Amino acid sequence: MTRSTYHHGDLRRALLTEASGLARSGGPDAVILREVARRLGVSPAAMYRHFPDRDALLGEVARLARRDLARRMLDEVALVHEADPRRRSARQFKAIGRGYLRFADEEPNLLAAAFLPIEPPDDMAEDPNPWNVLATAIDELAATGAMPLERRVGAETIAWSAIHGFAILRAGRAFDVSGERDPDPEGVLDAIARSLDVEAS
Amino acid sequence: MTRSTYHHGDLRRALLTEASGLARSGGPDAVILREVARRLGVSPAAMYRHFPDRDALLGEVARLARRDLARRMLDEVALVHEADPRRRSARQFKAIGRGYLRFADEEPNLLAAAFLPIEPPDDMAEDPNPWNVLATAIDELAATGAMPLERRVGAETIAWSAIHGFAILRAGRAFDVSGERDPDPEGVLDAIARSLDVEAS
DNA sequence: CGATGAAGTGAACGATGTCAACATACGCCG
DNA sequence: CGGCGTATGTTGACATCGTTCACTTCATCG
Repeated sequence: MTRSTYHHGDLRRALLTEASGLARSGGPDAVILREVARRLGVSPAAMYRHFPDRDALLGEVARLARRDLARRMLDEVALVHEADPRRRSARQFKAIGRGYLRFADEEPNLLAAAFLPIEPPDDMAEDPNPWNVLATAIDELAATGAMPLERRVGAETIAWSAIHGFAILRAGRAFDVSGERDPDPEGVLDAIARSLDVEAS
Repeated sequence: MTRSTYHHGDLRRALLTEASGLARSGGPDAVILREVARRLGVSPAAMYRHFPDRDALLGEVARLARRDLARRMLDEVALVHEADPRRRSARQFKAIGRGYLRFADEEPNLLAAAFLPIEPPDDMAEDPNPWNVLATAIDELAATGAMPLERRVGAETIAWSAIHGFAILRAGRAFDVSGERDPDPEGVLDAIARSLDVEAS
């Protein structure tokens, strides 16, 4: 990497990668600037040539995490095989939720990093973007008639809130001792579909 | 307070109050031990006679915040006047959600502090406890027949996830630039009721 | 070339959480 | 009432962190 050249070559990307690694294994608070620099064999101050401050770095980490989440959702969608358009759109919709929950299970710390209240994702132009993935699926639901049109407005908000809340609370072990037995993810997905009057698939 | 007596008298409570104040105005990260001590005119190390470390203090702050949240929910429930039991239970159920969202609007930082993934709320014996408040309301829904019995299992999880997710995302301004117009809280409450097949009120 | 600016360094500053050794005063027991 | 143990605070220190500033290094291009 740094092969004894004074300049690093592609430090910005390296910083981002290393920071994401730390976030992945220890959550946002584990993103220690000095640790990132240490691992790259670079001085702590070097980072300031590429990011204004720590929050900016965290913001980029969040962006990457959101991209990964969106990809995970799309992975799950790709598994759906179904000829009938209505049923397909309904099953894809639930697949999206499933992908979200899988991601939350596999990378709880990244999920936490993805939605830090640091910077609202002002530009939604990230590669695959969770919101857009969901919106597209819902459009499809409406188009195929699997969901009544009068449910279309605000549908993303409702679906997103429910999945996100479940994923976050679950990652925070909030259900562990809430007196409730281990909640069933598929049941939650069904409930979300029901809340939008999506026909059973 | 500190009336020039070497001993403080009730430092533990004072620490907690001050820490909650900081959390209220700046979120969990704003709870700086040295700042708390400073405001109480006490040495930074004094706190360690009452809490093992910062996380323990934050844990107590979270507990208090959850208690406040539960109270806010109950406040809203108290506003419901309705003779017919079925309709009443349904309206109370929605009132709980409304209270949750109002709390999120009024005290977004406390909400963030309330559900830190620091310590699972191991004992649910907090005074009024959000989970129990919700569970009670759902019991009532089932008892009055406003909700079909086959929806009873996991109902708290579903309702909680949806409200919490909405509140958190909204507090984090996640909806601001998501391409969606400002989401309507009542619409979300309706959707949650629908997801549990709660009859219209 | 030779200079100009981008990229990285080194040493410092102030702030933070935490700890060990010490000081004080409350309350209990004789 | 008098002494004493112990709960409670204090002092001063440490390691670490984010950030800044003055300084070097190096690649590029006129």
